[in-house]
Amino acid sequence: MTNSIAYDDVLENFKKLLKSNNLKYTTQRELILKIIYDNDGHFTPEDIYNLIKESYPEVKLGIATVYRTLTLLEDAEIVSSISFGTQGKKYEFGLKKHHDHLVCMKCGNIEEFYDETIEKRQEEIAKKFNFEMHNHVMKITGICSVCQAKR
Amino acid sequence: MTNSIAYDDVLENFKKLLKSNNLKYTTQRELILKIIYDNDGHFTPEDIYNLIKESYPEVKLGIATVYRTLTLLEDAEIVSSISFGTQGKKYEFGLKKHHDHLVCMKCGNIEEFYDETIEKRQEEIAKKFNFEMHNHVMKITGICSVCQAKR
DNA sequence: CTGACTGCAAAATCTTTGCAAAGAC
DNA sequence: GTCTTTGCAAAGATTTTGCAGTCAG
Repeated sequence: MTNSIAYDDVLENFKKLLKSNNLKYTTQRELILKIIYDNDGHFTPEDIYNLIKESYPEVKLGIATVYRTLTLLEDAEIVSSISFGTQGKKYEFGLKKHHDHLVCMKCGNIEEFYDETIEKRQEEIAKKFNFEMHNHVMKITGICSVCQAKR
Repeated sequence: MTNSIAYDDVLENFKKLLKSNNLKYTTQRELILKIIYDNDGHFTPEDIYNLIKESYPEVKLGIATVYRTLTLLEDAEIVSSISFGTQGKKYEFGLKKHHDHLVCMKCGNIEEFYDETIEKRQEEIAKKFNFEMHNHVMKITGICSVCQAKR
């Protein structure tokens, strides 16, 4: 699933958001956003930390800042996360079209899909329960085609 | 959602499972299963630990045993879990009819639902991706009707 | 008896926090 | 300059592990 929004727009948006909340625009915050955008995938906070250390070794960065920034970005709905129990969370760029996940138990790879029927039903169900839906995640776990072939 | 399977059957099954894996039937293991069955809800390992301490103060029990047993029960698909990121997991009795969850962000309460349309679509999607589906979870987060009324 | 199970406490993970120094505006 | 942010290390929270004693079969 490719990002249809240009990075410049995302960045502009983020800067505005920071300004309007009296927050500062810093190199670290920009890089964290950029790495998630550029690599279009699903990353743990540590993944993101390592990617930045690797791609921008000149920048000072602590893991705490990654966590702090991810929280910030998630609150702003610029990134979204998917949870793996004790094994933490993975983050992805959140401004693409809503979608759900197929998670491989073997290789950990994540495929994305979007299904109109499911989306519609979710809304109907929430309505039926008089539940104010803010978000929804669907995760199918199993063995991906690649890992099946390996057996 | 009420348990349609009698506890005796569940226990019988569990005992067989233990035997066939060369594992021992212990008071702690039985109680953990029983508490989850009896209370029909969603519990953290600590909840379960406390419930047992309260209901059966005479039994010796450590939190580690609760974790170990829950892993055991989950592997055996007798209980299933739903993940809450950093805030850990909640476990529920897993031998009821498959269902999905509506999770309230305010009060943490969980409602269950089952939708045939969604179940069917999930299978179709897995098939389309040539993905061997082992499990699937769907979680709708938002504000439940009770909490909406409070505002 | 023998090997599995248990509680305890220590270790391991992942995440958050306190604080002094650095940086944005 | 002022106030926020940062990195670091320490603290937290949750879960796992090592081990000696205990218990089931």
